[in-house]
Amino acid sequence: MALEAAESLVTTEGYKGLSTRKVASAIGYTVGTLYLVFDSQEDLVLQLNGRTLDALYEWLRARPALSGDPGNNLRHLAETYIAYANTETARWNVLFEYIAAEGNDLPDWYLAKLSKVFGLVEAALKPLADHRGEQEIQQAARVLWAGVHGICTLKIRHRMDLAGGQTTEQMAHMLIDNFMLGFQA
Amino acid sequence: MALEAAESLVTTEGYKGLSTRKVASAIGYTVGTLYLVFDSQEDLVLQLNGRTLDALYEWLRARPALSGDPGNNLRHLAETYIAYANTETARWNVLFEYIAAEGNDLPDWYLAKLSKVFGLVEAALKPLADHRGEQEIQQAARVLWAGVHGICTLKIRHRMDLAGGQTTEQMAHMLIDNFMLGFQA
DNA sequence: CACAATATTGAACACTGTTCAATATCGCGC
DNA sequence: GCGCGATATTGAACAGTGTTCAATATTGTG
Repeated sequence: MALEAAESLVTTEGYKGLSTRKVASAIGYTVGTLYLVFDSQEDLVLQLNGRTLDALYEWLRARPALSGDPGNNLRHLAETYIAYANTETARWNVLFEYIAAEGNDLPDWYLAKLSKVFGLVEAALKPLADHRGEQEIQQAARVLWAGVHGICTLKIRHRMDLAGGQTTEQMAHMLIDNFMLGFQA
Repeated sequence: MALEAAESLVTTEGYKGLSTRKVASAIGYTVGTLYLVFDSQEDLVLQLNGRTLDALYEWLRARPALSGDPGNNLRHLAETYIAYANTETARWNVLFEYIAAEGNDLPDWYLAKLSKVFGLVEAALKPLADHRGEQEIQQAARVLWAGVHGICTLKIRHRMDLAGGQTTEQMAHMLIDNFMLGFQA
């Protein structure tokens, strides 16, 4: 209940509109009760992000590329990722605004959800380089996707509102195409 | 004075430790006075980020690559960028945590500072593809650097604490090398 | 019905951003 | 030195925030 309420709060009021009191009252409880379920607001946000990662995974999985060409698959995956960020911007933002207090690593179940998403990229990248080792493909997938993510982040946060700018999709295509060429070589 | 105080506040207490009252009292004033100088906390953060962008530019400029090889230059630039993020983590974080209220675009002077930083990447990328147009080099520089930035972000925010992970520098090298290969082709 | 185990409350504490009437300080002409 | 207008500065007030915890309410069971 609390997490559902938190989700709609974030989507309607933005990530700054999230507060423990609002979440509590949205489900007919008081703040005190919320603190019996969650250790802190950080804990609530972490669990909310867990759900968002699940939703993102399902979003990507539900929109597979039609063609079998690896290049097309990767570009389509990037477009689908960008579309999610553009559609669920507030929730997607919370995903990366949450910064664990230093030394406070992310829990394993969270990293597992992250791995699952990266797995989709690995699968799309694999047919492109059968000659490479499993580990190298995994590393390449993470590097490439971190790159696509970076483009998406800077675009959504308006750090790319510069003269002569391309669309997010065009930038992602450029990154993927050039990276693929190099990775295949 | 206020911006200097804000800087040291962020570096000592982290980005969450920044508050208008703390900044004001750090320079011997009250909150009210601070609001005669800055429109809002958002305004203060934006100006703080402007200084950080200047500092980042100087940091990169003060550490030029020794070799003339474009590949080395780009890798060195990435390493220097990563080093800044690791050294001034809190300040660097504020740079991207600040999200302008929707419709509220970043001011031109801020975008100009961003362009200046991107210019360093363009300069490093240029000798690699003289046959390409000016605009294409600019676009490639932005795409590549957004990618390096994405790697850096996910690393610092612990989104890459997965099994079989590489260092930030290794990931950046992988991205740059493969992108370069594709871009040269 | 009683009693122990849960569940829930709401007030309290120490913060936060922001505003604005009231006050203090300053520079300058006389 | 004095007065006065222009700045500069204050600090209390408002509405919110995360978090805690003694006090209360509700529940299931013997």
